[in-house]
Amino acid sequence: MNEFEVIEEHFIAHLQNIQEMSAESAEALRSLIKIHSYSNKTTLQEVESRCQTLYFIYNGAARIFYYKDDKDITEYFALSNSFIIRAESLFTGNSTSKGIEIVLPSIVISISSHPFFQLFEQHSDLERLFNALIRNSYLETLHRLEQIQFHNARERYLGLLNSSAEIVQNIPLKYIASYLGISQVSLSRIRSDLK
Amino acid sequence: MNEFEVIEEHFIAHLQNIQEMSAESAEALRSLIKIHSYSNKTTLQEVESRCQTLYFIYNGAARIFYYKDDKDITEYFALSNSFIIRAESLFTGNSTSKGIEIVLPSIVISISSHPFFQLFEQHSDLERLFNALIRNSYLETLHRLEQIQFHNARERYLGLLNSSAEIVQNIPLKYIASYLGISQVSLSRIRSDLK
DNA sequence: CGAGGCCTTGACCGCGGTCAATGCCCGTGG
DNA sequence: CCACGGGCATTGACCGCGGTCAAGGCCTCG
Repeated sequence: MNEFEVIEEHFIAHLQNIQEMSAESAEALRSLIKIHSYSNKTTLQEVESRCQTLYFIYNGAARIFYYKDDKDITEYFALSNSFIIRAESLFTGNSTSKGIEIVLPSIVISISSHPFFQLFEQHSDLERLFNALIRNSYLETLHRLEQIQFHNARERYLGLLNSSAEIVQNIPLKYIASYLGISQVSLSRIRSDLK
Repeated sequence: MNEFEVIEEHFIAHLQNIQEMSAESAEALRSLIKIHSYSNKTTLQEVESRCQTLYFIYNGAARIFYYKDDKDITEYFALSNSFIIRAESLFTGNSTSKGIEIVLPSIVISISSHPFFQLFEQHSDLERLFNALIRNSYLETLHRLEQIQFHNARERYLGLLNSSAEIVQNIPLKYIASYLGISQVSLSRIRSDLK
């Protein structure tokens, strides 16, 4: 097995854990997969584009971001073994003000959305899989809403540290700050208080 | 047609707008529907229960709420013509700390989740419908996260006024305050500033 | 070695929090 | 029918979290 095949295997196995699928479905999906390796700061998708690709961060990290009043805001981080999808564009077909950028050197699996959705006709387990992914993202977002609504800056930072120390270690502070909804200056102070 | 049948018709028509379904599917769904009328402050679902019912507010309003440090927090409002679902419990089967309460006299359609999910086997358009509902809720939550993360209290209140003046007119201030993530006292001040 | 990006730190201030007093509305019982 | 009590909203006093602005330190890269 070459390196790509190993990655593919891992990916398919990961999906099987979320929602079981038949060998044929896995095979069909496999035929759509593209694997790329990206260096830091690569733009995967420009802002103001349409989302037509699902990405899976095999390892590394990426973020969804946008500009609000010219400030760069991080909306979402995807770490190793997670999907990164601009749902609001994928569902509606509209273009979105959000972009996707690599923040750590990464190996990324891409799946083109149209062919993938086509597969749903023959492979309802793939449709189930997709819906399971969406449900998970939804729950994650609900949880995050709750976090941000009723926890102060310090608590949110500690929460992030707790759940994803990986982000905090390697990713520039400024990206983390806007993700937590606080200024980079405040985050710096919080961090120094903790030592 | 009696009153219940009129309500059913409206409901099915509303769903057809979201995701088309066959006459048979509509009929199957219709057989699961229960319609009730509730007065203000009725508890539809207790906190610490499992979610096994989808509710649709035909007219009126309800909220999802929970207790954080003994404070009553409103997580979500459903107004006329919208669903109210405790997704985190429905998806996982776990019980949830959240409850559902009527906040305006309401006519509510209930659908028991297990029989509904059973229908998916025969009626894939119902499964599609359900997934479309979830996607919509997800997008709404994403949007709300953005709102709350980067708008101050006044902007959030104005946003709500704009999108749902109905909430603001009729529902006690304290419920609205926690929904917006601010104190009832501050919301009162904001409101008086606007006049 | 100089420049630019990123993080830290100090000074300052405003938004929105809590606590408490008061006002207003409404349902209930004398 | 009025008096009282309870729930909700308003208002004032006060304060702390987290924001901005600006200066300074530290790395990295050309």
